Amino acid sequence: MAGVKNKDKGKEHKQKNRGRIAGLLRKSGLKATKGRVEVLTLFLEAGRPLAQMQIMDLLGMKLDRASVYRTLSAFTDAGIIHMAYVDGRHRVYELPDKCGAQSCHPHFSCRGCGMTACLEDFHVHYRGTLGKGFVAERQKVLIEGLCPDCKKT
Amino acid sequence: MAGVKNKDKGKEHKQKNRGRIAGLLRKSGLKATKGRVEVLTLFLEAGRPLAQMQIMDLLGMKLDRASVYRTLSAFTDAGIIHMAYVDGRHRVYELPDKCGAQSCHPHFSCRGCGMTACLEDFHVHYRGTLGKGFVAERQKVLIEGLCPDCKKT
DNA sequence: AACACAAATGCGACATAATTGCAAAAACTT
DNA sequence: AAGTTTTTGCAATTATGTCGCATTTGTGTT
Repeated sequence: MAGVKNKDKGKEHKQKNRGRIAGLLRKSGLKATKGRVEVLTLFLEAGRPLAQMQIMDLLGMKLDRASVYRTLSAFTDAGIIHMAYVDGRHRVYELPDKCGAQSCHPHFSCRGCGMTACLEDFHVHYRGTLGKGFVAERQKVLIEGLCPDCKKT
Repeated sequence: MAGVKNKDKGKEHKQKNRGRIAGLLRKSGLKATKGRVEVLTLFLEAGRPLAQMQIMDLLGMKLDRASVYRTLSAFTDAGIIHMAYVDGRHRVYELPDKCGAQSCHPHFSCRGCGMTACLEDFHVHYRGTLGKGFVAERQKVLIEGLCPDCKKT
């Protein structure tokens, strides 16, 4: 399973990205440590929401549990990521690039395998009153169901 | 062992409800044990979402922690309750009486004090496609904002 | 380029939430 | 009322998340 071979091209590319991402971190007032660069790279490459456990799995013990938590916390404080939703017992984070100030795009969560995805073409409209004195600042929508794979079974 | 005194009127009422609720449980294929009746009664009387901890508090040690968890799980499997949302680290459950098969009513969560509420007059419509092969079974909507109290500050 | 300082990491300890195994108790069946 | 099955209570275990502290790592400075 473990691919030991690295193409030089890929290596170069990684190095370049590394610098770019490190810059991103510094711009947000964070030190560009190895772990942080790895985690941010994950988010940028995954293109989907990630939870702490998934990050650990993808990183393969390269980073301590506590550090991942602290990284997520630091990123959240810095606004680099934000909590997309809570999936069972896991807090799921994502880049805020597709979210407006008031509403985050909806998310999909598969009841079968737990896979999650962003629904960018999915629009939610709501009508009604919150009640006297309430102010709505943000909406979070989660669609639960089955992904194609789990549907087949 | 504790609290031996009961007003007769309240007792009668409680007894009646007890039978009704026990019936409800049996109809769902669950044994009507003391603990389950107590918990379901709580849900019916509270009229608001409840988390395990709140149930424990309200029941006052009458039921073991593990039993509460198992009760909530059994109720959820039976469809008597469902998880409304996750509040911090707590899973909050509620009766599904105000929810349709495919959509639960939205919830409101105050950014200031953390208070949560059900929005029954709030209707959510969504339009768009999930993607090939995906099946939507349920939607959960959370509105975040400020409650009247926190707004004043 | 080397240094020094602040900040982040790893690790272990701790805290809390949730689950499981099993013997004892309670609920349903007849 | 006796027998069967499920549920409960308790203890032990797992999982999730935090915290303190010694050590390492970035970063700006010399």
